[in-house]
Amino acid sequence: MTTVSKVDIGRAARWFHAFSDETRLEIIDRLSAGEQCVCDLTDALQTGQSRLSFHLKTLKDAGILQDRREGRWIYYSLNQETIKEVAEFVQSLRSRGSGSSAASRC
Amino acid sequence: MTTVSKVDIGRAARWFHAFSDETRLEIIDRLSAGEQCVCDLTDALQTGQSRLSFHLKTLKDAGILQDRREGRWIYYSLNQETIKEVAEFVQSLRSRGSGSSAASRC
DNA sequence: TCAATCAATCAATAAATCTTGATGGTCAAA
DNA sequence: TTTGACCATCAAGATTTATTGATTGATTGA
Repeated sequence: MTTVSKVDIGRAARWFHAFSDETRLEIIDRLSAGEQCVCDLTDALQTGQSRLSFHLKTLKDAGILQDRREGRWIYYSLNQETIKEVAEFVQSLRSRGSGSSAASRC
Repeated sequence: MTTVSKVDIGRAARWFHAFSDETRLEIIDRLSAGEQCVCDLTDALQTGQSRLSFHLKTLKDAGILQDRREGRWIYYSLNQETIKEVAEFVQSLRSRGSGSSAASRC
């Protein structure tokens, strides 16, 4: 069985789309040190609030982030379960026949 | 030091953008079993030649694939060096402070 | 050389994504 | 209950990305 067929391909594409933007990678980087509220991230990334909210939603919809409310604030953090799946997906592409392949049919 | 600052953020974004499309994930999946020529992939993916060529270029430009010519055919394969870097990048996001974080400033 | 095959590139269009500013909703302190 | 803080959502426009069909370049065999 191939790597991709084990994981829903559309789901994987959404993971990677979530990772494909520099602003979102910065968010992920910040959150890899622990959860933060939106206002912290707004300060840290020096960006507009609606723009940040857009990227947080993108990450959350892809399952990369989770959030929780605490009073007035909403805290975001990495969803380690998904990060684990992404890591396993990429890892599974390694150390397979990188040499010659099946016979060409052309 | 954070994960992202160790890797050029724009480079990482390009990796993940390359991974963010279903057609490209299918290509990657095929190539994870070994190199193939474009015509094999065209057959396998049931797609137009220029469309496939576009996606192969996207993957190659991101460093995910490499190619070599052999006579009339061009063979593509995964660039294991890059795959390794991607795997390490994602892996480095795991098992870090996913609990409480720095004090909020809001 | 000529013709055919394989594959990249180009141009035009279509579609998806991102940014910005405005608006709305929830919560807590006054 | 009013006000302000925090954040999501919406609408409009700008930018990027993807698709399609046509063209071009390279290579091989006749």
